Amino acid sequence: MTKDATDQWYNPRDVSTTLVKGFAVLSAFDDARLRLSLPEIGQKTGYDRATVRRLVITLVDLGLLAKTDKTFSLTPEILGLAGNYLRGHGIGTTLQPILNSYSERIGVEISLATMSEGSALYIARSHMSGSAVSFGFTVGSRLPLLHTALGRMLLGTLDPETAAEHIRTDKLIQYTPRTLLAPQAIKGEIQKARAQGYSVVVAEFEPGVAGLAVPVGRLGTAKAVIGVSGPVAKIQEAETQDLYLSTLHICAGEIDRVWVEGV
Amino acid sequence: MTKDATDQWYNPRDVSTTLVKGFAVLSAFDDARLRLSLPEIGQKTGYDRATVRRLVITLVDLGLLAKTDKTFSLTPEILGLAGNYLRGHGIGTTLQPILNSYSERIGVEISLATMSEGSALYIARSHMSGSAVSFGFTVGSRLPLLHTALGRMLLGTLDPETAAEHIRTDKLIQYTPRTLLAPQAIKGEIQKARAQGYSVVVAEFEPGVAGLAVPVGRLGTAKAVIGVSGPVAKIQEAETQDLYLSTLHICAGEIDRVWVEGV
DNA sequence: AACAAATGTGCGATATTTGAACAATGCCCA
DNA sequence: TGGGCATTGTTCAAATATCGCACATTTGTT
Repeated sequence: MTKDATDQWYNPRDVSTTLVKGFAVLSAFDDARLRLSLPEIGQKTGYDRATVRRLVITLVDLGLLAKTDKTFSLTPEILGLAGNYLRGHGIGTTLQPILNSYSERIGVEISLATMSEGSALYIARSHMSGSAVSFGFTVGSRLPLLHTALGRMLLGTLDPETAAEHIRTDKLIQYTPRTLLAPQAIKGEIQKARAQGYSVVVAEFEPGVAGLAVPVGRLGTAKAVIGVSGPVAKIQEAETQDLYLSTLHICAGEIDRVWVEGV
Repeated sequence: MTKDATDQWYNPRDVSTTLVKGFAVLSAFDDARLRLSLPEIGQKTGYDRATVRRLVITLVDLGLLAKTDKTFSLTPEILGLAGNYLRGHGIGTTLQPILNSYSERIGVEISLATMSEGSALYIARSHMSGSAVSFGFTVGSRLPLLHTALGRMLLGTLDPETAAEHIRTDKLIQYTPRTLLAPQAIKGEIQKARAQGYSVVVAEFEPGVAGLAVPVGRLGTAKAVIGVSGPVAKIQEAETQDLYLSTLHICAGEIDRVWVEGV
């Protein structure tokens, strides 16, 4: 029962072009570009200046963009929509306390991610006393699938066909000197993760940082993964790794049991 | 330099109707409605079934909605957009550590909110060890302006005209037996908050819960407020209230200094 | 199993979007 | 400081996507 591209239940011509363009404009405001002018948005999206103007005006009218001077930027309004998701799926009330409690136990932040549009997307992250937000990675951040523990575990829980597809088509970027680039090697790592029920990735995405991840739910049906990351030396230490992994497994089990609503 | 409705720099006919409808469909998925069928969305938005179908198809195509069986629900994809805002404005890296540290000091969670579309919108919330997420209120949640400490402080920092406007037009809901309903009384409370530089609201929104709030930045220019909430008895205790308020003021000052990028 | 009700889809009329042409603004240099 | 040039903003008729009716299909009920 593999999910082909053929379970397209709708006709592509029913996709509203204007709506797609509107979101393209919103997405133009990524990390790097905090404020954009109309021409800049036009360049980034490839739409005509007049089109961009119309779309931006609409987004301002909706309260999603704010105009200051001649540039535009995102407003917190978008958080309202995200909040609808978080509350609706009980992330804050159900998931967060579980992550927090296990996180406290091992003294490391635990993150939950799912697959979204070709990357691993952080959905929730445990809170820990004292620790500043380690890196810029927070809820809503994306990680590559091929070179992170979370990503490889996600690929490992899907049917092999999808994983192979990603290995074949995703662009391979050498993030660090240790980044695996050989497709066969990556495939092997994903199979290993699948077989042993967890994944370990050492310094392939960020130098000096290693990650561990385990699936939430059974292989194949798992729709999310949880994981931790830390200094290479610490993660590679056998005792520490065992502690982390067993904690993650127990945590994953608990999440699986209470988290009925899926992602 | 009050902001009238007349600084409409664009012609309303330049607002793209399709894009507006698309967001209306997305917004139909609020707390109460986790899964919606096409007819339900149609009813909630008031659009024709065929229209809703095309819009929903588009949103599925964009990865923002997922179809299961005959109903649709939000996907975590929306968190990606929210993440763009959070990262772009340095919420996670700049704001969060400050909130966490002061929060730790007084043992109570501190929240930051701004005004958005007629309500107070949570933008960030401190993390605290041990404490479960108190209520369902998390980032992206909305609070009424008139009957919460955060809301009244927000109104107090704006020009009096806008505040008056809200008192006049917003629907007055009796959330609790203690909810103020007389417009004059509410107006007085807001003026008081403005005059003294902080607001105190006792059990007007949730029974047994009181809140404190102070502005971030100078009055009039403040674009955000921070606050705490807790059991009525605790907040009303003079010593505790003093401690909370002075901490909030210092915290607000620090945020104002480092948080250059505005909301 | 047959009926009824509710939901999904093709198609022409209509309103919206498009982009090239025009206007306005800001910028650079003499 | 003023004039010319480049960049950005706006208008409007042509082109296109959208709307909602009417028909097809599915689902639930007696």
